Amino acid sequence: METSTYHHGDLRRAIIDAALEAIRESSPAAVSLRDLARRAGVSHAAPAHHFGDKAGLLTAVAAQGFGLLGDVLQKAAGQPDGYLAVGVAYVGFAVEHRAHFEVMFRPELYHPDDPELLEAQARTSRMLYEGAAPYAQDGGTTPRDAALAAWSLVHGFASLWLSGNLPADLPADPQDAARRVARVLFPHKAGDNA
Amino acid sequence: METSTYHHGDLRRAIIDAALEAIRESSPAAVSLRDLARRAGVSHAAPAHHFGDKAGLLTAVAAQGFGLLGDVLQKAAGQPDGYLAVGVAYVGFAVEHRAHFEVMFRPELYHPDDPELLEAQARTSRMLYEGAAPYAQDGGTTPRDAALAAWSLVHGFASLWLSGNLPADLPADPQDAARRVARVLFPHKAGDNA
DNA sequence: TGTACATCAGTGAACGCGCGTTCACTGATGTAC
DNA sequence: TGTACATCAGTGAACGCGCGTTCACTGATGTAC
Repeated sequence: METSTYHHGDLRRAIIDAALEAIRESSPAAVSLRDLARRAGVSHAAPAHHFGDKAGLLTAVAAQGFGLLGDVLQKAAGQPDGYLAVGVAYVGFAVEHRAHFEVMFRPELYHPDDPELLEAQARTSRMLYEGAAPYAQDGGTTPRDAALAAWSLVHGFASLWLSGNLPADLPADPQDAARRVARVLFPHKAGDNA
Repeated sequence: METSTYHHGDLRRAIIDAALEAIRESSPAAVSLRDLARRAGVSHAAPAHHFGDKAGLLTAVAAQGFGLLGDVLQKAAGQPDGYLAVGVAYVGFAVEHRAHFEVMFRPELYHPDDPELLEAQARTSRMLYEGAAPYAQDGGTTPRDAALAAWSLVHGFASLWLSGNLPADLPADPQDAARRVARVLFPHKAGDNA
């Protein structure tokens, strides 16, 4: 498997992957650089070579995460169901990429001024705000209120799902469960009626 | 201030308070029993006397938190604005009792089968489910869908607010901001129109 | 009012552990000539 | 095709630190008589 070269070749990626695995097993706060080195099969001081410190590593994780989330939302926005699909996709991302998700929304864990990170974040925000306008008409709420409501709802649902605080008898697929719940906020425009 | 008695008198409470302070300063995961002992002015082994270990301590924090949240929601439910007030109060609780909130929804940090905790949790859940029914009529959503949507929305809003991920130009008072956003889900029944 | 004793809250020394960081190093790779 | 050299990724020994846990202890409190 591991040809015994001195240089690893792709250590940066290997350490990020090890970090994602470690976060899945416990939590971002519990990750140690020494442990990641062990998982990646390198000496304990190697990770600092690439990331400086833990915050640097988690910055890379967060940036990767926002990039992925942007991709996922963009793909969803192209679907017929539009904005509802974006919300559902948000939940899907959180569940499928739990480790990323758990880092992304804890800025105290990373360097929030990293340029690559900021760009990925901005793209994600744009996706969330763009589709909301049509839902804002009734009762004097602005498009931004609608976007924040949608974001809050899917973010909260994802958080509660991940932490195991939702009832056990929901649909097994979190995206199905999220769709039901998101429809309370955005009642269907087309057909279906239950 | 501290009369130099050998027995502290109220060390249990003092340690919980120290824990809340420490959590506010960093995060639940970063709390150490030795640090709490230092803050409370007792020897490093004293906290274990009362809580066994860190999970035991955080169980007490979570139970206290769910108790407080139950009180807050119950008070809000009695107000004219009903369920909307409950949602807004949820956000108010999260912001005012950030330390509790950050522990309560991370069951991996504590003993989730603690009886006192379970009771306080159940009471809180009841408050969230009770007022939702009237909002569930249109479009084939159940009362439970409505309750989950409301819970998700206010939980997500609170989480995003606490983590500093919301735009900076929202109303300074989180409850005012939350009310605007929650109204997208539950359009007014009475007067007001902007 | 006084003594004896049980209880238990809190002490403090000791341990082993995993951590981050430093630093002189070594080995692989690529480029210049 | 061959040699010299710069670069830099990764090594490994060493350090000091804060942690949780153990354990024999000490001092305060309350109750029995």
